Amino acid sequence: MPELPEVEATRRSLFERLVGRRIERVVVRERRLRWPIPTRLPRALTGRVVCDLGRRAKYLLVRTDAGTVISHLGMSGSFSWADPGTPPDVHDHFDWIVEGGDVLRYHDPRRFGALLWTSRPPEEHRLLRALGIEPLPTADAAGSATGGVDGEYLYAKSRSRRIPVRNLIMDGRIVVGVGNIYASEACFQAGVRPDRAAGRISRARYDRLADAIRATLQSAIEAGGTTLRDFHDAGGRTGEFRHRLAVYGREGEPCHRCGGTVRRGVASGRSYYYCHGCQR
DNA sequence: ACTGGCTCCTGAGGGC
DNA sequence: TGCCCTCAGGAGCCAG
Repeated sequence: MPELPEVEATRRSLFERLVGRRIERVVVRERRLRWPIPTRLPRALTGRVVCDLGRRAKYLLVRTDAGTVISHLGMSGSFSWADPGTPPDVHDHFDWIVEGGDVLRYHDPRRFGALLWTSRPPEEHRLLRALGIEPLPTADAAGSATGGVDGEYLYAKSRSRRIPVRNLIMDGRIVVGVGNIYASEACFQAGVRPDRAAGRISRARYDRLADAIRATLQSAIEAGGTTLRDFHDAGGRTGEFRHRLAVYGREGEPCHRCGGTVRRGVASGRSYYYCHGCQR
């Protein structure tokens, strides 16, 4: 489920209540996530103070004074604050009891999420090492915005690639954070057909696509993400970007721009949506 | 090196 | 009501 905006919504909703606090106890009810929760994690995390809560791609990075928890929400993961004593749901796989008694609870029916521990710099972890660039500019040491995806970069990465452009922008080794929803949305906003071969798209059109990726993700973050079914942030708030989706999930409905019919295609086993009239 | 396909897992929704 | 099928926001891994 969660793409970058949903992970960012989760990060922001957790930040104030988690950073600066000590983890008093860790309860693991189900270790079998995407990878088993390391047996050493509870002991490593217990007693540690959370010093920062960051994000790289769709990974949440819970930094402590002794190491970092690397967490991924997979397709169906979410965090929420529970009142102490609230009985867990079947799919509530672990709790962190924070000093003062707050319970941070992880829920994940499909168990595609992950909870890992590293005592080394997390960017050196094998899951993060080979990741592509962040799509949105980030603040540098001096506080000014730097980086983010641009047309020049996508154009260079796409030369001689025959995959659909949608798959290119969803490839985390190139640019991270763009999932199935926002890939369709960004292609629509840029007027690019998602199934067009990545290597046959001009530099000018990649400029538009990069702009569309940044704009789409940014406004989705501002809307708290997209809730299709059950996503919510740690404060229980759903993402309102669903009401702003131009094409995703709208097969057969009219295009808001040209009035044509939104179509659905399938590539790599997953649906994408586009307007035949607006996208070339 | 690229590419597409499979895989993990539960639950919701549609057709009959 | 129930049963069976398809599909769902990710992404690592593998064979060709």
